[in-house]
Amino acid sequence: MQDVTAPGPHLVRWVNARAVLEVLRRASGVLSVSELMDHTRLTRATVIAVCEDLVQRGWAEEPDVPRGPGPQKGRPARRFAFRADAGAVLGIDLGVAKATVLVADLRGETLAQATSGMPAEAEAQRIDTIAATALRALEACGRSPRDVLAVGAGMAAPVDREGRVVGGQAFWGQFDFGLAEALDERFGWRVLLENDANLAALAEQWRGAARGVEDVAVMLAGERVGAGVLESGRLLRGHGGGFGELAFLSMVDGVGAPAGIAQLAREWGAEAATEGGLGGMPPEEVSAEAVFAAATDGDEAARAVLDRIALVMARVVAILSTVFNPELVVIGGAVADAASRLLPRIRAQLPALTATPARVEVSPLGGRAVTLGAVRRALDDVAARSLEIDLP
Amino acid sequence: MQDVTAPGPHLVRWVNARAVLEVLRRASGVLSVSELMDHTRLTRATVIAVCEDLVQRGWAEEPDVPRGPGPQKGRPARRFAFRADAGAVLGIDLGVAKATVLVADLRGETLAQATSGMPAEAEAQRIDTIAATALRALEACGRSPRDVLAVGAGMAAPVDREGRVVGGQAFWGQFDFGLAEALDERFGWRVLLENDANLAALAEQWRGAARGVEDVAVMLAGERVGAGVLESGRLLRGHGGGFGELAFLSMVDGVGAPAGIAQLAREWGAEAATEGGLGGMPPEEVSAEAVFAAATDGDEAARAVLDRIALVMARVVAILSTVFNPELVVIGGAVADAASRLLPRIRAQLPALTATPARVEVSPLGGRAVTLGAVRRALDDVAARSLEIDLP
DNA sequence: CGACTAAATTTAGAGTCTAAATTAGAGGCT
DNA sequence: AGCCTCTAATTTAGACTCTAAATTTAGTCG
Repeated sequence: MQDVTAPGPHLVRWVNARAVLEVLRRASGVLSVSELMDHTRLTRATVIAVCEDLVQRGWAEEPDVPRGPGPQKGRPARRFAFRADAGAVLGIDLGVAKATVLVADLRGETLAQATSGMPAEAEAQRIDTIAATALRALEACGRSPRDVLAVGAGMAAPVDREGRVVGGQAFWGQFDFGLAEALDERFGWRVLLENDANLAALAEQWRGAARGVEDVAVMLAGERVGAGVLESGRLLRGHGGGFGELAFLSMVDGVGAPAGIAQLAREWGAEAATEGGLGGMPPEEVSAEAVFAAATDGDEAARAVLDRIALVMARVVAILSTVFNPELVVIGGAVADAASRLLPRIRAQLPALTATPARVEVSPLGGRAVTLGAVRRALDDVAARSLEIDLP
Repeated sequence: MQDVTAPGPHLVRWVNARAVLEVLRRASGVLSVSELMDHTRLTRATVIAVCEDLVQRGWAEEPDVPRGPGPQKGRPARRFAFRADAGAVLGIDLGVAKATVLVADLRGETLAQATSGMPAEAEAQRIDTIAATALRALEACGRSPRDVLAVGAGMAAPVDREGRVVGGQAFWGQFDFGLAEALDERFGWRVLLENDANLAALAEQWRGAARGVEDVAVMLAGERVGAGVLESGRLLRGHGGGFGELAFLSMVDGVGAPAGIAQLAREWGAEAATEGGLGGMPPEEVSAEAVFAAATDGDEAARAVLDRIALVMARVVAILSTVFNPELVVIGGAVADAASRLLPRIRAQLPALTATPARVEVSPLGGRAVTLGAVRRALDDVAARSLEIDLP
């Protein structure tokens, strides 16, 4: 039998402060006390008390009357605003060959960005590179490392709910190079490690194709295929962070290995080239972009390759539709624009492949999905801890 | 921007009452006020006030001093207990050919059970049969229909979060025969419709193989194969209630249609019989039980059938392991004892089929999983609404 | 019968909220 | 200038809730 937490007399204040802060956070600008009252169902007295609390703690500010234009009636309203600049968060995309760091304010607006190539060698050096990149980005927007309230970081490996890279297999071990501990030690940063497809899902829900959708599967389909799944708006991770892995596709059907769009385009494009298609391009030089370009120019062989890819993707989308029964499947990753050309064909195939076809969209976020999702993850963490955080 | 709810001054009391009630509910018997204080971190004064509230409302009782044996020091403690008999819940398994109704008290102890064959014809008649069965079960334990605080009901169809059977396809339409509305109208019962595999998952988590496990996939593998998935202890439903559907297996690999263990045993058993196996049994007479019995007797052909079935099940378990990454996969359904004979073979196959093999167990609940899960579902609903319910 | 003990009850005090009454600031009108 | 109107801020009174400390109570034990 487990204990149930119990509240002190401050619980009510805590709840109300949270509610007010949440309303302020979501509002784009200043809100008058009366507006706050409408949104929270609290009394004026309470709202004012809470707001003054929040100002005290640094979460809100009361801008000095830059009042709206035109004539106004009545006593001027006190107005409060969320201090989006009270701190900052970092979103990091830990790619295989490079790392990208995004700095955002507490409303999620991007302040700066920095990218570095990643040496594949020593771990210590990788960490140094990432730290340096983060510092560069912070400097670019005039923020101090002490402003950072949370850091989201995404990598192409399963990560469990505690942020551990769970390499049962030794293969994943290389991904766990102690980044979280290192950044905590150096800067005192709270680092939230996450699978990249999961972050992409958060990003789509936040600012992408899945706004307002509660049940969605996001498929990163660039080089490898991986999926992030939201159910009832919640991210699913599974016991070891492997929720949404599609590796089983490799032992299934004609799908082959869980290869992404880019990889398939290269592979099958090269095949087509050896057989004389693609304008006789040398097979070794075939790139994904080249195949798509050729298809646009009307090359028959290239179009055939696209058809094959579309069928594969349709099958993957069908499986996602069936197993997770989402309202929407988003195709994302670095190849989003290519994917949008496959979209009509995928949609056409889908009803034949599943009894519960989801809506299918292509991500409007392109390659930014993972960093944005990392920012979102960090912001969620900050929001959840707001009233426990001592602002710098 | 959405409103955030705000509390009145009663919030604290509400939270505390909830906490105390929860502790009482989980305790097996009486608890002294001091014990309650330990578990809730509340003051004695508060605990007593809350308990008297709860007694007033009918949720708790203060039994008159059937004090423990042996010598005791100090003033006798006031002791309170959850009133498990303050109401009742119903758990219904709506099978294709029969309906089973379970009556349970508010702690989930079974009070009575009744089963009826189901006429496949008119819907009105089906509802009558179910209602009659429920009344029979209630009568058997001396409960009135007015005692019923919630009804859980499971059927082999996708059901969304609002309890609607979502037949995009006409096929599912037949499952939605207005049971919830009818029972509400006749008895004022709150009916919670749910997919049967989902209920099985709840049952396993409650009293089955998945106690204490947060991430689990439960596979009903009797006639058809369906799965219920819990992630972080929460049931996953998806947009239309179809989460965990495995229909895609039909277009995959050598798995064939999503047939269950019993169906495969009959089918392949009959094949084996035509080829002279199974001691020359007439193919039409081959039943699943016969195949299993023959295998136990050492029949080679029957054993071969079992091997084939084990391989199929191993593949399904592997896919569940990969996609949902649970800590545990439970094989349930009416064929649980048969499944336990397949278990070693399934476990042996698994590591070769997935990178994230889950633990595999066979359900100890047998055919009772769905009704038990339905009871659990109803109890959860009651627990969530406790303080809003007016007890009869 | 009194001492001991654990628990119940009482009392005092501090937060929090709402609701109603009062006061404050700005503009408009005569 | 003086008064009116309007909206919002502030003040005041009252009601809950909780905790903590002091006091009383109901048993057991010697």
